[in-house]
Amino acid sequence: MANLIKELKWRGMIQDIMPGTEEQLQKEMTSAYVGFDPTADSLHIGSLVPILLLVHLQKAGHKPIALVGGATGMVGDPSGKSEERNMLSEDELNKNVKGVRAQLEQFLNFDASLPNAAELTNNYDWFKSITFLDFIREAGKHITVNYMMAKDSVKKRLESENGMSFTEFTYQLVQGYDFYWLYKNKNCKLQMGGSDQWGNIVTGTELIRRKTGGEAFAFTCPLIKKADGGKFGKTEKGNIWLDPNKTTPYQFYQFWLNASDSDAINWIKIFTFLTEDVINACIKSHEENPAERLLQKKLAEELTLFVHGKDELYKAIETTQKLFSNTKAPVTALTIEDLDSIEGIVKCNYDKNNIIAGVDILNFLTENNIFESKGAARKMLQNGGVSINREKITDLQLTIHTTHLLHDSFILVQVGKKNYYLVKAIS
RNA sequence: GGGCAGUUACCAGAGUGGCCAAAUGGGGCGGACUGUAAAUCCGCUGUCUUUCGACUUCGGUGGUUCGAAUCCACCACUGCCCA
Repeated sequence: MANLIKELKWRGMIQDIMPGTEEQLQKEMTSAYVGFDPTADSLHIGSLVPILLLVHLQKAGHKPIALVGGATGMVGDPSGKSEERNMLSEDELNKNVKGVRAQLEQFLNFDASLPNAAELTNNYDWFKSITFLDFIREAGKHITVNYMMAKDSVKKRLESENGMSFTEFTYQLVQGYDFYWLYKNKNCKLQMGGSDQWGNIVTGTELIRRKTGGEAFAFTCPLIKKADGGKFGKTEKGNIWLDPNKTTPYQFYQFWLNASDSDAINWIKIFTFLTEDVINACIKSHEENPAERLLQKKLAEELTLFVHGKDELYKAIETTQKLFSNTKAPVTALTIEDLDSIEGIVKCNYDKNNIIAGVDILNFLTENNIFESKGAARKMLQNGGVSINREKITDLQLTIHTTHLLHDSFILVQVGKKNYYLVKAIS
């Protein structure tokens, strides 16, 4: 049996680990679970690490269980939150559970003929029938409030201005009960998760110990941070989602391609399945010629492939090449096929008659929803942030007319360096 | 139940009758430099607007005033202390 812990350690994917975990994993095929919060109808790249933990686990011959928190989602995890969370409606929650489930299914092998086939569960299934009294007698009795209050997530909130509701306070107990339930019913002996989950996870192992006398294990992975301290997975447009309808494969690919050098060195280990030798070679060659951005490209390729598949990866690379490979070349180098087949960037249709008649730049930009208002468009133009067909526009009076059309039908608009819009003139 | 302190823009935090759309820092966005990097430097950052300007904002509601983030009253919430 492959040594999972050793593998994860060199990748920098282990933050906390309970004693005995490695021995347990070496001893026998072990079932392990990770919980996913249905806070949205898609997972985002923040969830990628826990997903990868499950994938690594399965590769090492163990049995992964992905748990969707239909019940815990109704409570709200206080970990890492400075304020009470808004409760989601049940409708929303159901929709989210469905979306998250579907995504998880694509990353793990559910082939029932495998001894370590992956499994998908929803903790709502067992929580729905437990009454409040049952719960406080069965779970609550075994854990002291003192113990619960000592957790960082709780302590911080008790010290904060906003306080904490009883609901969120009980969260760790609810999650702990999940682990106990899986331990008892599915022989699940290991829980994994982000390091912010450590407190909740330990409550689970404690509950298992007190209720059954049995031993359960756990480890967590570090939360991903950027080297500059910024939030991981956020861009000006918000979260990077796994759902291609929310974040196009091109945007997804671009996100990784834009990783800084120091981030790329860490991330390549965490987010790809490349072997240690290959990665070391890549890092070495990257350091010799960082401008080549070999690591970023590898990262982007491996991940886009993993999440969106081969076809979408190729399209993303193609679009990237069209837009960035020779930014100094005149746009006319782009053929009509090139323009027509660009995928993943924002496209808009615009009435060709307006262009024939001539339209001033401010109206053009706002009518295509590239900017919300003329004021915003003007500011950006004054800052030199807008290019049309790769030419920087500084003239606020500029009129767009047919001479701006590429191949008689397209206008390529850039806001900043990286935000492309393709306007198609429709008659 | 009693006493005290507080609530300002995305966040932190100044401002305590007109010079306040509100200092400063962070964050975000844009520019220069580069490698679609980092660091650095510069600009923008309430909304709308061609400049002028107009409009909405400082927990809520009323009031005082020519004029209120700023003063008063009540309400809500939060923190600290005493019961």
